[in-house]
Amino acid sequence: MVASTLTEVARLAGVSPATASRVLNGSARKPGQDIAERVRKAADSLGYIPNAQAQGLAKSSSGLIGLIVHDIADPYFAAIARGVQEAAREQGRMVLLATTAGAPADEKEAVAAFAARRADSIVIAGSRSARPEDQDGNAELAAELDRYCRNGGQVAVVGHAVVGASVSEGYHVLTVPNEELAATLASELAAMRDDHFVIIGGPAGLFTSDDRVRGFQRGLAAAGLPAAEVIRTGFNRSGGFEAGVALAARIKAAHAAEDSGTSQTSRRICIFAVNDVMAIGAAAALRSEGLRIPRDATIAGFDDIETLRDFRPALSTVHLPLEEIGRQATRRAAGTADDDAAPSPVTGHVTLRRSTDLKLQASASD
Amino acid sequence: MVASTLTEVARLAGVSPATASRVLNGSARKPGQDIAERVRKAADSLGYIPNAQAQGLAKSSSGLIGLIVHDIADPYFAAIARGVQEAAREQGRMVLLATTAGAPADEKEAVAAFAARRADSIVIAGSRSARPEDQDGNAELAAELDRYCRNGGQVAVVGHAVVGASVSEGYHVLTVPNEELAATLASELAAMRDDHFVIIGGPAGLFTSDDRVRGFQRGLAAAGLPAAEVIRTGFNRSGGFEAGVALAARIKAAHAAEDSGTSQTSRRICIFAVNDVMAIGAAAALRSEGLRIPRDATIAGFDDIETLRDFRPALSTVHLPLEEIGRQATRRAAGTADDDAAPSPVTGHVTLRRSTDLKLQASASD
DNA sequence: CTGAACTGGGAAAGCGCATTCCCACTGCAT
DNA sequence: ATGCAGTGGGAATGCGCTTTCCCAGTTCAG
Repeated sequence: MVASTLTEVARLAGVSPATASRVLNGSARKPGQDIAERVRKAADSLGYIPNAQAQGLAKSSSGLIGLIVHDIADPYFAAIARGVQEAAREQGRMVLLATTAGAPADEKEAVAAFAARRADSIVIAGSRSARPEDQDGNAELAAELDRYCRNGGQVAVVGHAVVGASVSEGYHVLTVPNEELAATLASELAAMRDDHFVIIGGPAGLFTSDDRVRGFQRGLAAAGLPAAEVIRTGFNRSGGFEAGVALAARIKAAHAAEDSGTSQTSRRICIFAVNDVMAIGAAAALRSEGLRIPRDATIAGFDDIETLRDFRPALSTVHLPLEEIGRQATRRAAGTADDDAAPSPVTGHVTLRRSTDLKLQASASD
Repeated sequence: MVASTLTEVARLAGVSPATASRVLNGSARKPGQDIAERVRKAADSLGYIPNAQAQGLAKSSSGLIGLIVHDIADPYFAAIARGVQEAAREQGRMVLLATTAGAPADEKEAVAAFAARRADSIVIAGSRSARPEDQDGNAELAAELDRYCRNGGQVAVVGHAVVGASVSEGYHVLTVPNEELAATLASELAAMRDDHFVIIGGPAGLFTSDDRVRGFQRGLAAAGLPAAEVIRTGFNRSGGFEAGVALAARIKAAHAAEDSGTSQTSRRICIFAVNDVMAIGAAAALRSEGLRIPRDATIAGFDDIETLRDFRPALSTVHLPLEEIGRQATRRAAGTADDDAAPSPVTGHVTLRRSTDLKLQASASD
């Protein structure tokens, strides 16, 4: 990568590099009209492109913003990434992407890489983990983030603070009311039915998952219902699918018992998967086992990812403004958000659709 | 962003910066054991992180790879991005993301920004356009790319070469056999039916779209069928939806005519949408108009995006190894692909699913 | 008409690192 | 003992740019 330099432009224009710099790269001092024009023409004819690395070195700021996601092809992260990208463009920055599959150790590497590139700010989008096997990784990640912040970096993390991170300057947490929303979802679902609730959760220790599970249970309790059974599985589609297979077997067994009169209660199952991709996986599993939603079981997810728009049966879920979350996080980390003192919180809302429609279930069950 | 520097580390270790550099950042010369250890310990205790900008300046290479997509939240691009990310990691580089909505002018900006950052290589994933309104933008983009390549940059573009780009050193095109595959799809679809074919294409001038349309027509011709009507619309879900609404009206009219005996022919419609998201949009439109697939119309898409996995009815499409395409493009641009001379071409395959199932259509039509 | 307060341009010192020389030293053959 | 290649470390230079500092030329108040 060679290219014409500022010095060359200056020479061609017959001015000093200092002047050329001033006219080409927005300085406080504005050189005279004639000179400016001459420089600009010289730059043009040489096809001059400022070397951002050198600029960064000199100004010690890079115009880069680092984004950490589990998987960029996951609709949840893709939506957030879109928001981040948008906000970055507003700020005239570029986004550096790192995918980590949620492993704190990898996230630490990513933060270090961002720090090496002197990224102005970092947005961490993946769910935080408190699992024992992630303990060391978390500690390292926290240390790395701490160092980054001490050096003047800005960090915004979506959802929960990184485990063990000290609340230093420049560390922002974009809280997502996972628990409250899950509770609301539970009470809305519980209000009109006496279903047997089952939760498909991620591995214990994943904050996002745990919060949603806890919230859902709380909502059930508030409705006077017993706590739901929780199936722990992978925090992704295949995790949901596996759980779905298991549940399908159970449902079919119950049907059989019902038919033969063995069973006394014939309550149906309402499944809550802690995120949409898991819900989709579970729904796919039920379908592949010949079961129908909402006839044989109802199901709800969380996030309201864009994919849901064309998923059938229409999935009940909790809508989260993912793109806005990405934007907010990015703005927060840039100090652009004037409301950093009293940040406008993320709000979502329960969205009931066909997959939990009681009437359909009832009529179909006759 | 301040941080401890190599000089500080060197001083603490009691060696020269040169030596410190040699031990910390893989040089050809390896300092002695004892000294190396001392330096490493000093670096550790200071939490030293090399300044990649300075390194880049000194070595004139950045370890960055630029990725240009239309929209990172589109499953098609998200999948490619995943592949790019993966390959980048293999190369020990980071990926810089730019989204452009397909506008050549924006793409030019992105290339310039990548060039400014001295990205080692650039991957362009979006469809190329030859629309009249994009002419100027294309020219600028081509010029920018050309300059970038002349300066030693590597460019890989997926699908078609950028309009007007001169075949300079470092310019790679990852050809996707859109036309051939579309032709194959057409002949497979045509083989067993006498449907009336309709193509939902993107705006005229979008290469990807045009190629697929052309290929499909060729396939029909080869099967002895007349050319299909082409509906031009947006190259995205909503474009597909609009076209779907129009087609639904037509189908319903045909049904009505059929019922009243007005019509002599009762051929059904087989829709080919030039990409999956358009197909999904069209399918959604049909459904919202009360029509069923494949009963009232059959439909096929292109790309086999991951979303399709859980879309019902299962959509016939042409499978493209999107992730692999991203990887390949990235490797090609890195010169890692030893097969750059004779690049292993991208291959896809027709995947017929329920949405074009004749038997279902026939039985349902009785 | 003189001195002060500006104005606008250039010289030069880094920013943090890699790398080319250069030099002192060792070990070995002559 | 002398010379020579080989080894391992440091001094210095430069990557391309920003920014302070300095200086000559102006303008205006007194």
